[in-house]
This record gives sequence, structure tokens and C-alpha cells, in this order.
Amino acid sequence: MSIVEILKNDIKEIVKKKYGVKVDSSAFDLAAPPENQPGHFGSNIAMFLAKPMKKAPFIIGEEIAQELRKLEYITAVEIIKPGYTNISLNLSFYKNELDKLLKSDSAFKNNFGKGKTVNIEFVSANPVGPLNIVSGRAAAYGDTLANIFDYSGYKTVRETYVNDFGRQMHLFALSLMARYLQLYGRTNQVPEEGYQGEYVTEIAKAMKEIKGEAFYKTIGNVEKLEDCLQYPEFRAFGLKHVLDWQKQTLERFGVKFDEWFSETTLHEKGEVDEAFKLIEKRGLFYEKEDAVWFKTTEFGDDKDRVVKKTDGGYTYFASDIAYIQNKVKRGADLVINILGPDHHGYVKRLESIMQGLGYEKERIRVIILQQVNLLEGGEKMKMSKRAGNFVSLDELLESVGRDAARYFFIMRSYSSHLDFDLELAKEQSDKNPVYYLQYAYARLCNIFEKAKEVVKDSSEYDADKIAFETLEKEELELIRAILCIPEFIKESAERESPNWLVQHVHFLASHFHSFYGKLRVVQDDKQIMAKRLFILNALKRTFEVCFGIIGITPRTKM
RNA sequence: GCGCCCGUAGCUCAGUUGGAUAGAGCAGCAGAUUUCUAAUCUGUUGGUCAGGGGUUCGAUUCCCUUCGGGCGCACCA
Repeated sequence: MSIVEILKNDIKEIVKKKYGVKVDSSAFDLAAPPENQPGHFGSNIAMFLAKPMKKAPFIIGEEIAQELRKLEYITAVEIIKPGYTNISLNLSFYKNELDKLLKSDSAFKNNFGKGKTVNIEFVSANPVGPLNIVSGRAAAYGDTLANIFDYSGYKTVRETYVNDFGRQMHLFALSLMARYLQLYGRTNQVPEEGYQGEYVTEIAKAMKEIKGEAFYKTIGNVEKLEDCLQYPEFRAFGLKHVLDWQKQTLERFGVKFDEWFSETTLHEKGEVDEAFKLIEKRGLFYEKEDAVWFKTTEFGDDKDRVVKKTDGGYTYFASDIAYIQNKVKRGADLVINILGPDHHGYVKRLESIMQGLGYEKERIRVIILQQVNLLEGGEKMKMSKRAGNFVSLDELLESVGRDAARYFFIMRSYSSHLDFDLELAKEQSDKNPVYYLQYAYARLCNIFEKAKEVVKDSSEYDADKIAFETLEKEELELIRAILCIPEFIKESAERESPNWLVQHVHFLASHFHSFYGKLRVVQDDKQIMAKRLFILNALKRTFEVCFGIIGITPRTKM
């Protein structure tokens, strides 16, 4: 349990005992008070209670303060102006809490997810080409959110959907065939709506290399490429090639999916038919104009949606019904879909499916990521596949590196448009915020390097060897910032906002840089040195956990 | 026309189911290095939280409305 949770729990307990009122932890605040205010932590609990209790917040505050003062680890409580409750804690209590962070990973964890299984689907790009920068934001956001959930009491499944069933896949296969045949001097053309990119030719070359001359000869001079017997083989080869490529790119980006879920398997295993029947039984389908429609308007959509076309084929939406059912059957208590800005019309549809299948609406959560604007030296770049100037995730990683890329993608709220300045991300300077964090870590490591010359063994700054009688202002503020991190991990999970954590890791680094400028660690006074090494050891550990969540490298030297 | 997101410092953005003097980074200005890495630190300039109305002890936050920007409204995936 984090220090914030401990305090909140005690406050809750007091409120319950004194007033018989049950309050939720997330209902009231507990955080560092502003600069010139007294106390280590401040809470608005009295003001929160003022309304329902019809009592002046200041009086409530005083009553709560009386009880708080009885607690052993609390040294002082003050009630400020309207009713803020400001609390100071025993220094040895801080020592114990820091020690917990050092000793166990679980000290960073919280139980927001209550052991539930969450399936987080993101990226889900068409398997027809390289991942682009939009997938990059989804990958960074989705993976970081999953990391946060791992620390927040969820069992997470990172999943991506492979749209290997529909028209895009078909067009890609035809494009690949055309390019392949061109390599043998044939005049076949890539379809107009097909994929013109040069990478298709590269894949064709790879295929030529592997399959050899004999394979080419089996292909007759068919009129329509899709009728050709070898079509499935092209399709399969192209698919595998692109998926391997995408996997490799994501690996470089630090993202690893537990599941690459194939749309085709849903059809092959009859799951689409099955899910179809289920919805039908619930009376949510009807026929109109020779097509089958799903009454999504029952669940708040602005119009009903076609699931079976007049030609008898299923729509993509129909596969989604089976897909969501499949996720639930695999054990997902919560299904999260992370989609691009052009999919916001899809939110109601997915919610309709969940409800149509007979589950509660809250079981699905659709998060819409806003668009990424790519800037180069302040100028907005227009990306378009047609013009061939869209930036792939590979190119981005090449030019700015994984750390800067991940950091930039998650430093903003998911609901805001993101300006990604290529020049800035590339720049190795103080303008680039990712270096601020990495530099803090490198400085920290350097202190431990220097300390090795005087301190024989790290056990010399174990918790039981050091004194915590007095703390400098910078020391106390740094300690508080460290001990609040587990709470910020929890809040990031609640808000589904990695940027909330990133911001506080930035503040943590800032506190450390101030500390560094003011206080010396390696010095003659062994007592003070041991105390500071102990604090910094906890900080180092905290940075490592946070860097791991964000997906950036802790660099020991810069 | 309908729907979603956005409008906060010169720029890019945080801001917790409404709460302390609205915060960071960059840019600007003035300083700090014989001492563990100056990719740092300290101080400082800069705000009608797009405009208007409402709810209340209290609104950047909730509601209504106007204006401005982005995106979406397929028997495509």
C-alpha cells in the first residue's frame, strides 16, 4: 500500500467512525500542498464533506484533525483557511516506506483492477504494408497503458487484430502477384486501388528467391489473377512477410503482443455464424432491402448497421461481433479497444455489440486516440500514401530512436492532437524532454560510481544503518515525490492516461536535479552520505520502474 | 445538417467525479561551475482559461449558447 493510500485509509476510517459516512478513496484529494503552505500532505476531505453534512468545512477539519493527531506516524495536523487538512509525518515513517520500495516490486503496485483480466487491443493495422506513424502512437499508448495496468491489479492481454479476411488483403495479394509477374517480364498491372508502394516489389523479389523458377512456371496465363490457383499462396506469403515485418518493427519499439488475432480464423471456425445466431435469437436483427441489419439504434447508435450484405457476404462489423464474443470467452472481464480518430463513429457500434451479446456496456471501453501531426522544423508535413511521403514507424525509429519516439507519443493526453516535431525529437539537447529524465538517471548512477570509492559495500546504507532524525528541505521533497509515484501509477490507470505518470516522473527528475544542485552526497560525513545514498537508492529503483513502464532506456552514462 | 475531439502564457501542452495564489517545457531576461556530469540549477517576464449566460459558498472543470479549428457520418476494411 502506498503512503497516499495509507493516509487516505486512515482518514476514511476516521470519517466512518466519527460521522458514519462512507467515502471512496478517489472522491477526495491527498497531495503535496502548494509551496508556502505548511505540512507534508494536504487533503480537501473536510470540504468534500461540508456539503452533504451541512457543516462548515473548517469545523469538520478540526474534528478530523483531533483524531489524526492520535496516530503514531503523524506529527502535526493543521487546518488552513476554508478547511484544508494539512498533515506532517514522522521522518522514520518515511524511512520505512522508502525501504519498502527498495525491497519489493509490489510496493509500486495497486489493486485498481481487482484481479480482473483486461484485453487491450491496439494497432490492428491492415497487414498490407509497413506500420506508419499513426500506428506508432497507438503502439506507444497501448503498450504503456498495459504496463500501467500490469502494476494496477489487472491481468493484461496485449492483442492486435489482423484484418486478413477482407478486401484490403485481397487487393494486396493482387498487387503482389502483379509485381511478381512483372519480375518475369509480364505486363500485369497493380490494380488501381491496390498497393503501389515499392515494398510490394521487394516482397515479390523475396518470393521469387524462395519459391524458385519452378513455381513461376506452374502459373498459367490466366485472365483474372484471383482465379489463378496460386492466388492463395501469394496471399499467404504476402501476409506472413508483412506480419513478420510489423513484428520486427514493434519489437524495436519495445512492444510485444500476446496475441496476433486473425480475422480469418473467426470465419473458418464458424464463430461468425455462431455469434450471428446468438444476436438473431435475441431479436436484434431484421431484414431490409435484401440485407440483414443489426438494431444498433437500440443501444444509442444513430443508425442501424448492415451485418450481411445483399450479396450474402458478411461485413467487417459482423466479424467484430464474433471477435468480441471470442474475447469474452477467452476470459476478458474488460475489453479495451484503442482506435484512431477516424473511428469515433465506431464507438457506439462496439458498445452495441457488447450489449447485444447480453453483457453490460461497461464491459467494453473504446478509447479514441487523436491524430498525429508531423512537423519538421515547425512546418506541418502533409502525409499521404498516394504521394508516397507518409512516414513509416521504421523511418521514425531510425531517425529519432525508440526512447524519444515513445516519450513523444505518450507525453500528451490521448484526446488531444499530437504535434510530433521530428527535428526536436532528434535533437540531443535540453530542448528534448526525454533527455531530462535520462540525464537525471545517469547523474544518479554516477553518484553511486563515485560513492564506491569511499563506501565498501551497499549494505552500509541499508535502512537499519542510517539515521533519519533531520531532513533538508530538498531531501524531504524528493522523498515525498518518490513515495507519491505509486499513487500516480494508480491514477494513470484510473484515467487511462500514461501522460499523467510521465508528467510526475518529470517532476521527480526535477526534484532530483534541485537536490543535486544543492546537496552533496559523497562527502566526509559518513552519516549524511549514508542517508543520502539510501534515499537515492530508492529513487534509482523508482526511476527504473517508471522507465520500464514508459518504455525508455535507463542510461547509466550520457 | 448530425456526431466526436479540441480552443489555457509568444509556441507546444498538463490541469483529479468543482476546491489552496491556474502549472510545466521551449522561447525571452538576469544569475550560478576550484567540489558526485552545466543535457543541470536559481531568480524573473508573460494569463479576460475563445466569447456570453446559467448552476453554487466556490467554475479552467458541470449545463446552455455563439464563434473558431480538426475529424467522421459506406451493404470499405
